[in-house]
Amino acid sequence: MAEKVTISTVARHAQVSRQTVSNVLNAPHIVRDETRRRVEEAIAALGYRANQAARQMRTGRSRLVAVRIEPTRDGINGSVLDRFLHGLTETADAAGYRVLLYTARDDGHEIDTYDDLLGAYDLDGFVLTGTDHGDPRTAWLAERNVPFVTFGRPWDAAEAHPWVDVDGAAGTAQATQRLLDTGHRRIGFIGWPAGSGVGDDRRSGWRTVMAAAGLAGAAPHRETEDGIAHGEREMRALLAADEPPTAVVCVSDSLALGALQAVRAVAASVAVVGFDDTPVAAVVGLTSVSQPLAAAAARCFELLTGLLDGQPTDPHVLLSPTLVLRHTA
Amino acid sequence: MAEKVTISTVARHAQVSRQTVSNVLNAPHIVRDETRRRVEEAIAALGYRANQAARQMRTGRSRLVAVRIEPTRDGINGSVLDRFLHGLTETADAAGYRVLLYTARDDGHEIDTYDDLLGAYDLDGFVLTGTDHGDPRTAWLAERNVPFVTFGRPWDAAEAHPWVDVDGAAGTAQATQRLLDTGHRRIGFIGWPAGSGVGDDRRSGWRTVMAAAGLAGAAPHRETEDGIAHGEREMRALLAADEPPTAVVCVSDSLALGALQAVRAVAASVAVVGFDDTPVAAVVGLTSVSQPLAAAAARCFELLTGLLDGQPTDPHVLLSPTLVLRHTA
DNA sequence: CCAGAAACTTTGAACGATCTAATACTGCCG
DNA sequence: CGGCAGTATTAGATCGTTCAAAGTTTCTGG
Repeated sequence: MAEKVTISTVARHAQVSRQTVSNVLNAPHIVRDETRRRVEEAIAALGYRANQAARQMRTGRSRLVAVRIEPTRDGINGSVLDRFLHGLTETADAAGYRVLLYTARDDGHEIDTYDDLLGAYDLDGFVLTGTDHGDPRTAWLAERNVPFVTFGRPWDAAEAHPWVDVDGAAGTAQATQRLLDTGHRRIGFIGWPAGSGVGDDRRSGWRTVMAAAGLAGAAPHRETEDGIAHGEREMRALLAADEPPTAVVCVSDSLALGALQAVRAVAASVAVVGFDDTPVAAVVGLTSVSQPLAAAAARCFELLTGLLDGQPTDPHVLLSPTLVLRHTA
Repeated sequence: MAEKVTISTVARHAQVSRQTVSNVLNAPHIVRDETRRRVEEAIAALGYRANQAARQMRTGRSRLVAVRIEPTRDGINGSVLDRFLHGLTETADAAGYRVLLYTARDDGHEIDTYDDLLGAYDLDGFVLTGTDHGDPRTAWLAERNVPFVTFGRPWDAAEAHPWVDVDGAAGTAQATQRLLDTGHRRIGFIGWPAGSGVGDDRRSGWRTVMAAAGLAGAAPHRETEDGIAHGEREMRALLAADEPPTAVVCVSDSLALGALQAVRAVAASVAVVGFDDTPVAAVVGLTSVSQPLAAAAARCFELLTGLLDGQPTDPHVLLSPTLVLRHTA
């Protein structure tokens, strides 16, 4: 194996001192042109790479960002976070940062892991996903002045940290409007139990549009846990009503897929719209609201590096989703 | 913010020297019980965490493992790698290692990235996925004595590095046998073009079982690129034959889903089996061969740590997939 | 009670980078 | 031609840990 190339090797090769090489790397403008060129040639010739561990020990910066990876769930919604992760890794790579993964069973365990990661790897920052009311994680991080960005709004007004989110209400509003435009009048909603920030937000978009159209009376809704079976059950309940809806907006693709199964089982003709545009939706032909996940990841990363460099970036970003039309609506 | 806790802080607190604290952490048996207890209490009281950067600089070990994350593809097959990644992260976490992500456009770029990662972060090792014939990456790593494990066999006999793989042939054999057991005789196969290790392996399982049953003459097969549309087209071709198959085994869920669409379009009754047990298969009710991804990830990690510690672990692991029965077969 | 061995603990150097402070080199003006 | 800015470069200390070697205590047996 080749000899290890350190900053001293480069310095000797270019006939300058260590510090000059360091300057070429970190503050090129203070080095004379001719010297800089010579150093750069030596770096290229020797294939030198700055040792991150040594740099980190001195500067306290690791160029490492941590993201939690969730245990595999039903595989439908899991893909949303995975796509976000792909986007984040790509953006970070381009900026010379790396993404470190970690797992956690629950919020408490996650906080322990923060402690571990910060102590051991001197992480530059965290990207959190899936925030909810009274999230203990953001409080812990904020208290310790650890830079972090959340993908998901803080649902309590008190919290004021940088975040990126997708406007769920705008998404369901768009879906509902589309259904109105195509002639539907009785439009239902299958959502999650009240209390989850994301779920309530998405429901509000549908409700607002229906109310604005003067159709608040023709807007039945159901609440249930996520899952295909639950979606099917709630859809059957809606269909059993005196005046069943002719279209239904769902808070997730899982519920929408269940609803679709119920509709097909009774050979009814009801339009269905899902949320998240998961791969399954694409295959089944389910119309769904699509989140710009790659863009969201990129903005998250920008916000985080902004924090690190002390740049005053606009700390709140709300992105608009788009409606992907397929067969079901 | 609290004062930074170093090994010296702990040493002072426990009234011992730095080195003794270090010994408690790295070689507990050489420290007297009473002293060790005192040191451990100090560590707990102060919330000390060994600084990984400093340790790494001295030992050359970073407790970091790198895995490539692919750009999001069709979202169907992508989930396989994602599930593998989840499993790997969990296993690594449990062993005190962390997973670092990176992206790469192609094999050449990936090799550049190795260089970067090794130079900058002193990575302990790599886990590669999706090996193919004449993979340049394994050669590069082997040449430099970088520890690595592949998830996927080396398809060229010459290569001899540790690997973990799932027995694709056994999976398709199992699927084919099941179809034979349920009375099918004409069983087709839709696969990828010959030349890909994984694809050829999966096809061989089907072919072997058909030949053993004396049905080699009743085994039509087609070759095509992956994708739902391709699957549909090839299935239509099979159905158009004089004696169309009554069942078909597919090399992937994408192709199987396409095949399923073709079958339903002409209202035929043909059993379909996919491969990978993706979330879409579960939703659609597609019978599919399921890879034990979490187990595969765990074995990969074990092999890698075995390499790092110089333990002689059996370097080749072939896991058996299982057939998940649903509606389509 | 002491020598000698064994067990345990301490000290100083090193890993590879950056920071601080000191030194060498310019060019310009009186 | 000397001196003074101002810039470019160098030397030495430092981050937190582990390694190597030296030092100290404890134990055992005569």
